[in-house]
Amino acid sequence: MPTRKTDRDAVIDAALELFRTRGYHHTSVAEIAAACGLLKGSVYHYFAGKQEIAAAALDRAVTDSREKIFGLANDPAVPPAARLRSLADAVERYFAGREGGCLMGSLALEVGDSIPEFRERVQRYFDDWKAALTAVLEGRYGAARAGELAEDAIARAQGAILLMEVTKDPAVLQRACRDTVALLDGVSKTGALAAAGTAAKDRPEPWKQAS
Amino acid sequence: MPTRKTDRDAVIDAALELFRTRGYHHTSVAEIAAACGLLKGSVYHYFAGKQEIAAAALDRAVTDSREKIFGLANDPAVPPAARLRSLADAVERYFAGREGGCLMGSLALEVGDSIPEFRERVQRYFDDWKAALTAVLEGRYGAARAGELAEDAIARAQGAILLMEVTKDPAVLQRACRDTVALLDGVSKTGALAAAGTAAKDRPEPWKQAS
Amino acid sequence: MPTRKTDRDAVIDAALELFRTRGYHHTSVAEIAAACGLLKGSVYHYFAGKQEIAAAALDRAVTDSREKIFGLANDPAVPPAARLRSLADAVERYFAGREGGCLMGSLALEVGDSIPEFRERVQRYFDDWKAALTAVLEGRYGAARAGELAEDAIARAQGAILLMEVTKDPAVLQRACRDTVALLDGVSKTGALAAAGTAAKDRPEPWKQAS
Amino acid sequence: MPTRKTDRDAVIDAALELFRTRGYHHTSVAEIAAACGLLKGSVYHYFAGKQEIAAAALDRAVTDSREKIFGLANDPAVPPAARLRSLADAVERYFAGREGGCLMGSLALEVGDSIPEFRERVQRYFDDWKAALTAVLEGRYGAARAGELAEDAIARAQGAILLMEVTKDPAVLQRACRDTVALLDGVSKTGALAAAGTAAKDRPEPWKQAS
DNA sequence: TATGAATGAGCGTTCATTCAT
DNA sequence: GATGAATGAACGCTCATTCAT
Repeated sequence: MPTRKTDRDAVIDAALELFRTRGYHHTSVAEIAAACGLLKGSVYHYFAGKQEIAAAALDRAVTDSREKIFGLANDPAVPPAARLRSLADAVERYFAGREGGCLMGSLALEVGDSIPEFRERVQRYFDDWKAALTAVLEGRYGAARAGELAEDAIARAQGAILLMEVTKDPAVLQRACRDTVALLDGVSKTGALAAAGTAAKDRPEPWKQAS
Repeated sequence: MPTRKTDRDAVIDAALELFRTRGYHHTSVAEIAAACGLLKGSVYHYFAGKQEIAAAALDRAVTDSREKIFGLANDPAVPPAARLRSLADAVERYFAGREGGCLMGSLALEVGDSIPEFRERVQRYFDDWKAALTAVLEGRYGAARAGELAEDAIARAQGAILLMEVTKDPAVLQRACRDTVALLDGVSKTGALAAAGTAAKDRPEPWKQAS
Repeated sequence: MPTRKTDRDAVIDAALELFRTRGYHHTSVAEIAAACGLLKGSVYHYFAGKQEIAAAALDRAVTDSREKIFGLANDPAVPPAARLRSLADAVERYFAGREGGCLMGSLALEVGDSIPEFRERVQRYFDDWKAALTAVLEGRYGAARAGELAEDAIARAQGAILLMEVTKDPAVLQRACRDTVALLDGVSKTGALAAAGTAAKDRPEPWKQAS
Repeated sequence: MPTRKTDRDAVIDAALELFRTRGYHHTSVAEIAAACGLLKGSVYHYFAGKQEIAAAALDRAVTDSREKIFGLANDPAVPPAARLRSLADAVERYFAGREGGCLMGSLALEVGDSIPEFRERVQRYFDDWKAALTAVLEGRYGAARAGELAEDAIARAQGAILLMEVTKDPAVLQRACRDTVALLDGVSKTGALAAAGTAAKDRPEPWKQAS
């Protein structure tokens, strides 16, 4: 068993955290290096440049979230509602107290389209998230509507994370997660993100529901 | 009868657009100056520094959105549902096709807490938005629940704008606006952001309300 | 009359001298700046980058040599032999005592083809030189042979300048210039760079020609 | 039966080629190492530093040219004219098609005097060349004049190599070599570099001359 | 012997800012 | 009020060199 965490990983870790909390352009290579006990120049032993560091950080984030969050939605042995719950819990737990928002959201906004290598990875991340949500929702809503609901849930969560930057209040994110879970609640249906866009008649009357 | 746009205003306009699309740290004073036909040095006649430019741009955004968007919610002569609709329409119209996201959202994520002058203004913006939505919703949902619904709607819209950076698909934002409008829909009930996660008892029974 | 020599010119002067004596890659922008009393960053007020400085230096060298050296060959009022003499004298005088060789030769060898902007200018310089020599020689040798003789004379002069770097002995350059002048010598005939390589028969019998 | 090329030799080969084509300051130790399949650090097992690599490369070039080129001039069994021809042929063959010029010429110009270890070796190279040419020429021209003619021929060849960098035309070098050979041509006379301004007939038979 | 990690100085460049004109 | 020159710190990056393994 090799020593866990190579130096390269340490650089990625530090970069991930700094990019997430301070943004890409406002984080210098020297800061990343200092954050893992290296000098500026040494970082270039592992990475060809700042962009490559960020690309590796995004890759790491994609992989991690796939393994630790979105993977939870794929176990066919677990009923969809439970899978959805653990997925939502994971999201809430991951972001609720965290300062600095979401790497993917931040870089999506900050760097936008200007660096294709980034965009591609951010897209993969959101695709993963959508796929996970769709997987648990399509049993009840059908693939198309489930996809929409997934997108809506992701938007709401991302927006909540963004608002937390300003309000420092995790309640918005918590409600977002709760409402998402409610999409597969008991008899339920309806719920938060569910309803709109669904013909009234195929919606169970919501007022009968408990939360 | 406003006096013709001064140079100062031109700087703010240019800065607003550049900060929005390229981020604060990735926009140089020289670029701002060039964008309004000035030289770098001249900008410093109007502003003490880059931060002051950004603060003014944020002020402008707060004022503008207050006048052109959130103000729509305040006319007591118009029924709440109509006011909500025009508010949601304004949001959708403003952001739907636009590249580069939302200044406030971008700066909130990019600069985060590091510059209090920014944070304060971003907060004011979101407070305005929340107040506008709450104003039209509280008739049906009560102040407390209306406030939550307002936050949820804002989160979802902001998240949709963020996702649009990646997906280039305005549908998520459109659904978000539609669902928000649905909060005061006729017989309505439920409604996108409304239902899930709210204890039945502390929610004004929505189905009894008229718009 | 404006103050001779703007700062931009001072940068070019300093760069010309440094590039000539120390080479392009071994000369730093900071050194150029220091040589004219500026800081590194200030140089970028005048030039977009190091390459542009060098391009301007090469332009200057092309212009200067055109005006001060090769121009001497173009006065139709002066007999060719005298024009050739003053041209050769100018070359000898310019390079004889000088340390550091010839900017054009140095950059041609050091940067070679890798920077087209440089190559183009170096080529123009040698073309000018060749044109000047050809102009005075073609009366006696015909255009084609005059062009060859011009190239040969240039090669020999450049090589002599190069050797001077090592030997510190101006004699080789002096002989090169003398032999070039001899190409149009009185009764003259052939000589130095002229003769060899041309079959006697296809050579206009030089001793019969008038200048 | 030389021992198979050692790694040290491989480094020298790679360095020679890189210094010649890209210049000393523009060639990094890492590039040299990569060019012979080593890692940067490993090079320092064979050489104390970059300067030592270059010194070894220059030594190699001196030795090689002595053996393969200038040596041709020393065989007393061969008549001078033939020796001169093979010498000139070797020079032409070696440089005619070659991109990147002559190591010695390049370093002479680029590094100039700043590194005495280099200068010394470059000087040795040119001395060898001069000695070789002088050896074959002194029979006809006498030692002193032969030395001058040798220098002139070297200058012209070096200049031609330099010009080839710009013109890509080997003709100038070819003429230079041809003219050099002509210095010992049959009835001789003329002779490119030989005569300088002196028509065959009005030249005292050179082989009678003293300096 | 060979490696790869690390260093630290320096490079070309950018940029917010100042200031004399 | 507007300019353009100048600054100086910082940035991303390169590189010759060292050294433990």
